[in-house]
Amino acid sequence: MYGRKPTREKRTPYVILGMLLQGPASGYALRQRIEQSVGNFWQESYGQLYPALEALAANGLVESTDQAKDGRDTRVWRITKAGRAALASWVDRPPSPQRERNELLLKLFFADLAPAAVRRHLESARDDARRDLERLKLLRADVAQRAHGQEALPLWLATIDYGIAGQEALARWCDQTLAALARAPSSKKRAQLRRA
Amino acid sequence: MYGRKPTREKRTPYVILGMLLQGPASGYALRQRIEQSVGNFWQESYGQLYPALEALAANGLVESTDQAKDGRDTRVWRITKAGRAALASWVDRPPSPQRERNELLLKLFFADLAPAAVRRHLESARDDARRDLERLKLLRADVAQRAHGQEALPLWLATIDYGIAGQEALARWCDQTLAALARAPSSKKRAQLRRA
DNA sequence: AATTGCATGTAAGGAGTTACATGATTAA
DNA sequence: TTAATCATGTAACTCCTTACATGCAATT
Repeated sequence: MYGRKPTREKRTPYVILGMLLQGPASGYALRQRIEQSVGNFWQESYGQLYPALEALAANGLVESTDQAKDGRDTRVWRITKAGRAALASWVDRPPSPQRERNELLLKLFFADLAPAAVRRHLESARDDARRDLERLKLLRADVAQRAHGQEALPLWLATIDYGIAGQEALARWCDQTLAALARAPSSKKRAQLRRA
Repeated sequence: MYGRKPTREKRTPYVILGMLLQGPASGYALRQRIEQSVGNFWQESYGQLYPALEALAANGLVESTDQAKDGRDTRVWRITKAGRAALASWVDRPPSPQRERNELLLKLFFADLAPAAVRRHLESARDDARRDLERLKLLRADVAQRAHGQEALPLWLATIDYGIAGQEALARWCDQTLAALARAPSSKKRAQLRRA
């Protein structure tokens, strides 16, 4: 009789509710909407989405109607008044703290076991960050232009800027760390120095 | 008969192996070691630790001896040759990509529903980041002094610098975003402007 | 004719946390 | 005497992804 208390509030229902603010959608369309708008910092799989929609309906936070669209049967979901209220109250509450877990740092911490490999990991992390940075900068310009004058534009841009700041900091740190590792001789090099 | 393929390699065993490089330890001591050295970017709970130790022993990567220490019975674990090899090969492989999930950004994205609350969330995220930044700077100085000349020092410092860079970027972004939101009138303010 | 896209779902299982149970020792 | 620390562990969950199954429509 242990561990019954829910550890943390589910977030999936609220992403769904938030996406439905843009208008009714099928589960499939909802997933695409998530990917295209908040995809940079949030993802949902069908395995989460479909059961969550049923649960939301059971609580009266969304409603569905079956539509025949192009011959296909599609369940179209829309948010209810109660759903809007639930979403607003969730946004109001402070976000739950999230502790980071970083596998690259873990490998870096044990780098003495495979120094060359870790240097490669750092280089490819830096390259990935730079590529992502370019992508985000293009996205930012595109969004700024296409959504010009729209009310939600500053919010869009702020979330993209978060990504830009993060990737810039990451790329810089990778370069710094590579330089620091080059200055600090590894245990192998130290052994060579002792022999010389 | 679905979903049998393991999605991603477990990391817990490798953190354990890495921590045992510093010398034999009990499960309890191991957890403290993790908290004190890689705690800034990795955590493990007993619920993970104890079963993982048994699994590692079953694979011959660690060994245990029972010790009576201060009258208490303690299982002391140490890494084997095979364990070292397994750890080195894991460090060698590229880290698995990790997609971020960020609840603060999600709430920011829906900020029109509760603009004042989201401003508070941003302010407290910035304050947390600044506090953490100060903590990390003190930690950095402390580590640099205490571990002076030790071989692993550059690695220690690099992981701390990662945290510093991240928290600095976060704090700056929070301030920028707060300023941007202040410039961009919310839907409530826009309604007031229309009435005026 | 084959591939991609639209569409709804489920089964299996890994990863991870919380909350317990238990009990000895040590310091305030 | 009470609280904190040392010490080992398990049960019950939640969260989440992957890999399937199924089938129609539109495109190449």
